[in-house]
Amino acid sequence: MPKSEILERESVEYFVSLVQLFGLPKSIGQIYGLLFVSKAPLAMDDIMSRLGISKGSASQGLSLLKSLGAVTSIEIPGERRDHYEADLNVSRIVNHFVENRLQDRLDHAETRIKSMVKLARGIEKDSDSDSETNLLHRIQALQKWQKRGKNLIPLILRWLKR
Amino acid sequence: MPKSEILERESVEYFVSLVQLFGLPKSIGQIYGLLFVSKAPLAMDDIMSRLGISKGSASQGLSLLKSLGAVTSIEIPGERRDHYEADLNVSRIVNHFVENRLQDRLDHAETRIKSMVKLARGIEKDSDSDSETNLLHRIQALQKWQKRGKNLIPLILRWLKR
DNA sequence: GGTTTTGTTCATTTTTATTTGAACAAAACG
DNA sequence: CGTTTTGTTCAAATAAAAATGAACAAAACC
Repeated sequence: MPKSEILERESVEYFVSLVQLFGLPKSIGQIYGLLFVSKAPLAMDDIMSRLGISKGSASQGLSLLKSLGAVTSIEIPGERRDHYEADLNVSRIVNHFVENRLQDRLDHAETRIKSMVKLARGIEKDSDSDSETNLLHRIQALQKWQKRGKNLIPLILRWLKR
Repeated sequence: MPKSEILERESVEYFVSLVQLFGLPKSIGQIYGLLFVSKAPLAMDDIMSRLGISKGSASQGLSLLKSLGAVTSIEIPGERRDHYEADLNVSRIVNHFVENRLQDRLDHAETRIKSMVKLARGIEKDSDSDSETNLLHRIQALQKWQKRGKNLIPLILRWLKR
């Protein structure tokens, strides 16, 4: 087996396990891994046949990767089909990922905690036992962690940029 | 519906979506969310009936949560059954999580990249075109990012501790 | 304008992950 | 001891996620 094929396989495996860590489908990692070691931009057909995946997977995978800024469409003169190229701007990819997949969840979580604090306050008023006060304290501690986590994200993003 | 029940439901939902973000099963979030707002430690029976989950889920979920340091077994005098309490030591939980779920993957990825660099060097020797050199550069850039990512983790862990 | 190529969408199928519950083991009780 | 309670394990069932491929749309070509 030629070295370039072995490298291709390793790259695919590498990115498959990377994307699985972030909860993305396997096909995303396969496509990116293939493009990452390809010396020229590839058409969808090439991707399908090289990886043995369906048209649907290839199309959806590419569109997600484009939306993350991880893959770019390249116009090739005299070629009809779109060609795709891997983009190695890691901080941009991570940025996109955070904005698309994380931000909403975090905002939602923040709202939810606020409502929990309110509820705990209400419970405290009704029954003024110690344990209920503890409950409020716990939820407020959680709220603090939530804020810390939220602050951590821009910190990481800035760090990735240098 | 009593306020404490609403709070319980919100807490469960909150932690379910949090654990799903980290790729852990829903039941883990349910159990932790329930214990988090419980004023007293709960027995497995209580957890099962409160959440409507099976014995198996409860047992497996609790054992994972204990392994993450997120839940502690409490001995209650005169009580036969084990009782469980949520632990809010976030940095410890994250630590456990990183050590158990991340470290191995990262080490594995590191080895894989090294082998990719070697392969790319081999390819470069055989065919000394520009594109192959680019390939090596790309993989080395990836290696740099991998190292950065690896360095980021202890940084985050330290930041969480204060 | 009609035909062919290319790419997208989405209902169905397949695969993977999680939950269930019954069988089992271990400890507590009398 | 034998019985009952409590907790674990794991094969099977169920639920959730991803991949497939056929039908469709959109653009390129002649």
